[in-house]
Amino acid sequence: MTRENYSSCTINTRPCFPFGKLTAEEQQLLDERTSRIRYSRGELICKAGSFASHVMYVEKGLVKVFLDNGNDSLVLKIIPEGGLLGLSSVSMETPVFHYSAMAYIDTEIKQIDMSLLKQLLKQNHDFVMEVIDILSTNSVQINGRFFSLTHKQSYGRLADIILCLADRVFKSSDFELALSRKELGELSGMTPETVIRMLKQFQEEGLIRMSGKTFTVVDYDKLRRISETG
Amino acid sequence: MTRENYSSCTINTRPCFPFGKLTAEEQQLLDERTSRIRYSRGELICKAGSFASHVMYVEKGLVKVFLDNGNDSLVLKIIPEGGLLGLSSVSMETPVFHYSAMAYIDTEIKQIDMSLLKQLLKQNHDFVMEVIDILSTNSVQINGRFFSLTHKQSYGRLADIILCLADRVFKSSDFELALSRKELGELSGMTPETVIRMLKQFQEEGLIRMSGKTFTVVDYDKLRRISETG
DNA sequence: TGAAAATCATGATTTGGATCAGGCTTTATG
DNA sequence: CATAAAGCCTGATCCAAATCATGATTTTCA
Repeated sequence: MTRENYSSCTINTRPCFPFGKLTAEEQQLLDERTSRIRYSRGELICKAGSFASHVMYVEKGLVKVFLDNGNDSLVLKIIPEGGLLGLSSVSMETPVFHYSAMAYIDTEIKQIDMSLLKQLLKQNHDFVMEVIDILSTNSVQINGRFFSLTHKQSYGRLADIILCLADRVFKSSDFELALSRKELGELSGMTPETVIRMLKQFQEEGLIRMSGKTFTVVDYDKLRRISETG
Repeated sequence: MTRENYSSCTINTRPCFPFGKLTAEEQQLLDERTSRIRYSRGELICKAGSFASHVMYVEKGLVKVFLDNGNDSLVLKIIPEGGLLGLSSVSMETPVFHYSAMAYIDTEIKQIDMSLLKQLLKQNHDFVMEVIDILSTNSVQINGRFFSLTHKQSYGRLADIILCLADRVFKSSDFELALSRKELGELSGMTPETVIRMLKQFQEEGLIRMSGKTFTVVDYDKLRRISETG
């Protein structure tokens, strides 16, 4: 039996552009009713509970999707270029966002009218199945993260995140990390102090190299093993 | 600002019978293609990764939905009578279950053919929206649980579960608990020993009363406060 | 460009719960 | 019905990671 390795990785690899399923006509309609907005690092894109008049498509940038209760915050997922935000509100009569979202770096958003989306769901069945699939894959992803954050210890969770950043976000073993230690801590469910200590140790053990904001993954295999053993 | 109290409660209050949206004709078709199965306490109903030929409707009983990696197990949600199991696989070309499920108590399942379900999604738009809504509410629920299990301490998590059992599962402040301490521990993310100690303390503080398998919630308000303050 | 704020880093201390070990009680089962 | 197995309970010990405290460094922006 192979052992499932649930990861606290936050990024869905599934390409997430359901609009390919639309007819040319529908796509044009969509374009006409779409507007673009730019957010700069740290800006709030949407707030849990607020009215979701639009679904957001991330054209460029990196977005953090999270819950918070005033004291603590839980990052549910991060959305890179090509991801959607707010889709899970489409079935509500009065759609409100189920989570908050913030720009990690400067970000460009395409706002897609929610009522148009609903209409498209009515008339295009392929589009429907695509949306259902996005919602499902999304849950699966978050559930995996759920498992990781509750059952692995910090060592493994941090390894998860580093692998996730290298493999899925920056797609290179070598990248400039825009995130602070605090933000890394939020992602891996620990305090900034612990992040710092563990990163240092990873470096001493030759798993990664850091200098300033530049990160390099040196030993993928060992990192993976740490991710697996928790 | 009101403070959101995410709960590790595992039960969705949303009524979850999407088949009400079907026409009489469609319902009949569904009935013809449906079979019933009984599971007894502890039996595995489905296994993560196995082929999902059917969606399961829980007619009677109580089901645990969980992930496990061979060592640890994470309860995602519990499904009472009237809940669905495996719906999130409906969009997959070759549907497989995304999680495992087990009967907490003797349980009756109605198996609904997956391909028929897909066909119904094609022809009935109200049904589609219902399915999307079930998937979304479900995520919201699990995300709340995610927050609670990662950010509250055991005190609050156990309070959550007790309230959940009273309010949503047994719908009474007084109930026979079929679950073992170990199972309660899985639900609230702690060891059986800790569950026992905390239950004892709850009892000493007059929040609950226990005798054998009978549980009584005595002080709702205090329990809620504990749930809120973590 | 210079002061305030945020971030990074490190050490010392504390702590919530896990783990371990043992005995007692209820429930299965040959 | 006996005995094994599972579940319940309590106490002692341990440990991962949070918290607290304090500087050094970098970033921000008035």
